[in-house]
Amino acid sequence: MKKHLVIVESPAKAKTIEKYLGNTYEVMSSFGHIRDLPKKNLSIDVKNNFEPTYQISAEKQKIVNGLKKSTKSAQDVWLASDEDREGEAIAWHLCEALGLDPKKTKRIVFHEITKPAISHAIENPRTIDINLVNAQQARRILDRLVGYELSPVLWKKVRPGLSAGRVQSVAVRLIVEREREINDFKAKDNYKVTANFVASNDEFVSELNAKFDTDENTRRFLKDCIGAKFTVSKIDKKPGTRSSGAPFTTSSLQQEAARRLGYSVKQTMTLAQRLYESGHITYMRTDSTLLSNQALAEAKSYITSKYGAKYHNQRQFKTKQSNAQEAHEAIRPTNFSNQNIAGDEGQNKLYKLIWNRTLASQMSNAELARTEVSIKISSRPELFISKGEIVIFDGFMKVYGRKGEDVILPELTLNQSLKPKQILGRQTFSKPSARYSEASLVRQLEELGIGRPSTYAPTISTIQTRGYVEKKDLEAKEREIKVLSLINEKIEESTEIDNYGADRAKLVPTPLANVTTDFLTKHFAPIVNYDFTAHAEKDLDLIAEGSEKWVDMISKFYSSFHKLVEKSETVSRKESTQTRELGVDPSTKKPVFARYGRYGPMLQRGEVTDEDKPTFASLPENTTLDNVTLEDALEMFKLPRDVGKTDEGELITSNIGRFGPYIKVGKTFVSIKTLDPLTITEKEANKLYKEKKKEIDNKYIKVFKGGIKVVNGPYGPYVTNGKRNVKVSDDKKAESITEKEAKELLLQAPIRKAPHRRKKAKARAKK
DNA sequence: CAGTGAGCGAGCTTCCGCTTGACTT
Repeated sequence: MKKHLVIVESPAKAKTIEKYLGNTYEVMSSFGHIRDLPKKNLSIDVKNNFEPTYQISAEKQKIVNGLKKSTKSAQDVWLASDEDREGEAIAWHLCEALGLDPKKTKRIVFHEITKPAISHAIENPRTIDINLVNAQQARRILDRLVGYELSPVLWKKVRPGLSAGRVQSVAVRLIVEREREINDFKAKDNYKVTANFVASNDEFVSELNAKFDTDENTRRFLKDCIGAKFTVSKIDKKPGTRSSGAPFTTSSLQQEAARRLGYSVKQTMTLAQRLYESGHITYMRTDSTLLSNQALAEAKSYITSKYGAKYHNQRQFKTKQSNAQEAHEAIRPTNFSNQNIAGDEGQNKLYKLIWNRTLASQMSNAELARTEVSIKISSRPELFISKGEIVIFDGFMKVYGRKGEDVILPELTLNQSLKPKQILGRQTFSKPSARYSEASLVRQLEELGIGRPSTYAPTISTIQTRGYVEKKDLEAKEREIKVLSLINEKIEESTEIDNYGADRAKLVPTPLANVTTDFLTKHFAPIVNYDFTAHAEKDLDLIAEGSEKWVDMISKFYSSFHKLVEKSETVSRKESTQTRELGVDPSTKKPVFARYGRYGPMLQRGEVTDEDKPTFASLPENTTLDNVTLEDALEMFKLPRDVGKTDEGELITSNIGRFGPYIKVGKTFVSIKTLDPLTITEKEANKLYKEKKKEIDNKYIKVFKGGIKVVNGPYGPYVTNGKRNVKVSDDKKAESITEKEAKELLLQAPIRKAPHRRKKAKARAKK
């Protein structure tokens, strides 16, 4: 008997759906898009109505062949890709590739993988919505035009191999601008005053409702407090509530997993993918906070039976993002009764987070009792305020959120008089905006409507691999703060060391990002504007409604965009590399420039047109192209410098290179991480050189004929012939390996494939 | 993991969004 063929996007989904549909249906998967614009060139005929040329990519050919075969033997075909722009396009591409008539082939959609949803879908087929397909084509073509016309401009004007795009260039811009904001930030200081009172043997803290701008004013306040009377002037008790957050979307899951578990967005997505494939959670790339009716009902029964009806509060959270497509449910457990799952530690932690969050979203608000006590000072108008908070009913906090650390104030009565044990006035500084983490950048992009759940993690990777952004731990800086204290009616002043600015895994822009962003914001402002995507989305909506033609939208965009591309050709290299003349070197009478070079920021002395070639030097540490001075630069031109001689009488020189400061003896380079090449002494240099020599002597455990070596590598000993590397197994002693054994090991070595080739191609490109 | 930076010109690079594995180090 011929079966009905249903095609979905995800193979994991296919398995589940097949179970629900029974054996008269065969469910197959397209593994996402099956056709796309070829990578090697633009593949858009801009002179012929932007006609795109699509191609089935090599890795999808097999899948398409399989689908074709099943199509031929099937009774009919049902296209069940996701209900969004991309899903509609996938359905249309499937028609094109499988030879189906888009006007006749059945198209079905479901937002959730539950039996009722699937039955409902099967009963209500429609045909492909070509307007929605065209909106996707417009999106695709727009992105290709921007990416493939803008990137080559950067190759010419900034550096080969760079990339620019509607999403990534804005992501980089956000990071560049945040860093500049932080650098320009001037911290303001003021004085925060706290008092420790004692009542019925309990000590509690109170904070003054005013801050002082100077230490003098703080001192005056403390002085006024000597001999003053402190009385409770107001006790305000009121109830409060706290409510749970919405179930997870991709973006909120990435943020919470980073905050609570310390995962990178990539780690989170890999773990979630495993959980999805093993059937523990629903789809992990979603922008919706909605739960299926089935999930709502299951949560209800689980919560009522486990915690009692009082804890249940059924709720559906509206998705806030305006561009959300809501093709899927929120990320939730597929079965609430699974509190734990079989899987590694990472999967378990992430699962638990999802389980807790989903359940909490269906639980009651927490109820709190809040108390605010005001304490009057007889000699001053300000008030000391103490706040207490007690959890009366924990509600959702039973499973999610901080376990409400109660702040309990002692029993106080109106007009009660209090004695301060101590009053402190502490200098505090205002803080600049925080640097972006991976997750907070995703949140910002989502807020701007830029990027999709499936691209957040790859975008974060791209901007790092292109060298625009680095993930860094930032060390704390120290500053002195003043502390004024009033104890036993005596005022004392002291200083404390305040460690500030320490931060983990934050995104920091490189000089390349600064140069590129400045270039793009100056010459391609419309593309890197924060609302470019939002405007484009409005047009895409019009196309999807059928009230605008996609070719009109693209053609309108392209005519203005392409003009910018043409105009950018006239931008001088001097401008695009941000060349700045620092002054003239008094000894050579040549001009000194700071600019962005082939390998990063650099200094140049003399012009290219000079008879003798210009000389180059690195930027001194802790300076940038914007703030480096002529004096700084002249110091750098003292390099390379003769440091002295080794014990064997060889010359030692010092310099700064691509990988930082180094000393050089013959052909041996030694990094000097903390020392300054301008001041390093002969003695220091010799010590480092000897250590390096020892390391080199230890590197080769054995050297055989024909270039075969046993090498002490960073991951343990390995055998190499220069082409292939084989790890020496742990049970073997590297020192005892014979030439014969080494040869045998090399024969077993795997041939390095694609990633290796790619690396080589990159290396070639650099040259 | 190697110590540059001009300019010449070969041939290369590049986008965003859907999906999974197969790569290593």
